[in-house]
Amino acid sequence: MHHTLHATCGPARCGQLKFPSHKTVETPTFMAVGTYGTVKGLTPAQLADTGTEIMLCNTFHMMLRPGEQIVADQGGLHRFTGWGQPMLTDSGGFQVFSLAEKRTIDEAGVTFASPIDGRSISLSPERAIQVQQALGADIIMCFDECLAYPSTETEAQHSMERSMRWAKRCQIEHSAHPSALFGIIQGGFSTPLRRQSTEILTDMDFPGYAIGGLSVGEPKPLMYEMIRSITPMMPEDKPRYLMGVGTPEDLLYGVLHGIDMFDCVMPTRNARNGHLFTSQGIIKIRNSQYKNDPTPLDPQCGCYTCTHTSKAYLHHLQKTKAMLGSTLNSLHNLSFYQTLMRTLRQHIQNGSLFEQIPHIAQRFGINPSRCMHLDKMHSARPNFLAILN
RNA sequence: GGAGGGGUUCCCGAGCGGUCAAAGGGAUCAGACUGUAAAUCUGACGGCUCAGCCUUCGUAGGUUCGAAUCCUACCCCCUCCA
Repeated sequence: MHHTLHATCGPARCGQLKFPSHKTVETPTFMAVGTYGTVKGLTPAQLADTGTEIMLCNTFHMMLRPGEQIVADQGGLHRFTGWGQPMLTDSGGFQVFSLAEKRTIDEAGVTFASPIDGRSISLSPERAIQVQQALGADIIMCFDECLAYPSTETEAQHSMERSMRWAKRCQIEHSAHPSALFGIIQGGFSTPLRRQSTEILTDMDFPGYAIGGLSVGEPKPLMYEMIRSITPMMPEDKPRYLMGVGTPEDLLYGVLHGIDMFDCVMPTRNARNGHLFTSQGIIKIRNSQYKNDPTPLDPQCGCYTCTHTSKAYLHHLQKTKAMLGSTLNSLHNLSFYQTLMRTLRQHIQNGSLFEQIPHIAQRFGINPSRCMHLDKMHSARPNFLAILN
């Protein structure tokens, strides 16, 4: 993987992720989450139609089912899933966090109870890398520990330091492999720890850097504060990946602070639950007010769902739990996210991002008061967007 | 015509003398969801002047301090035998 920057607009930047044997990914990019090797409800062709260029799978889940050896035997994730385009695997580090009650953790690694059959599963930095290599994604992630919120400074420090030691072990394990291994910045919600983590990883020289451990239940201003304090320290010539984030507003915020990559279950999971992102704001299509509404979900959206169906039909599909509802909803939400990303890229390229913020906010249903704030910030300091909220 | 079973809050369905405005589903209404244990989860769900009161368990009576639960009659439904 090779990363090239093409344009910047303040801290915001756009560029490309180039892969030896796959399509180039335009950044900033939103990666669709396909934990089990599928973005639920969508065929690879439909996924591509949403404008998605890179897909994420999860080491922990694929290791359990079908097992990395099977994926390897089937020619790796690209062939196995039929996606055939750039892929990233998460290391399983997040499961250390989300399966917290069912695991024990020590310096060697983590032992989980399998959510499938309860049997004991071990994951270590070395094992996480081996599994990811077998899965064969283009970008793989260090095995880290994602800290819960709230935590004490001491807990955050110990956890961060362990993640850094694990990052080194991952790097050593991965040394001879062609895929790109990204380091993950940790440090809870402590700015000094976050900065320290960034320095440690930068010294290790990874091909890309991720910010992990955010959006774990903390107040949004705190998450933004972390992004704001970390991004200026991250190497400019490497891709920056904000893990697990987020809402359209979060994406805008991240891009304005120089983030290149995002992933989040929100567009797909929420789609399945009938929670749709539109230019008019969030639409809960299950609500009775849409029962007899003939209008398209989002008149400003060009996706299949919005050009071929009505709110009344989507409401009906949701109420009857029809499979097609999940598909049409996911198609739309991902298209909506990708349209946002494309719009941001274009404005960065044109150098018009800041002046377009109110427009973008309006077009993508992002809280206008926050957008006004951004606009003011920009007018005051056109080239440095440091404070928000 | 004979024998048996049953009618419960929008629907299905538990309850079988008090702790029952009545379990559990479904439907309905609303909410949540941020590196997916999620096509999931949560709440509300007879009415009201709402820490109390009123009206509900086929209908009408009755027994009892007290009934959806027991008795009588009636009205419906289902199964089997003629």
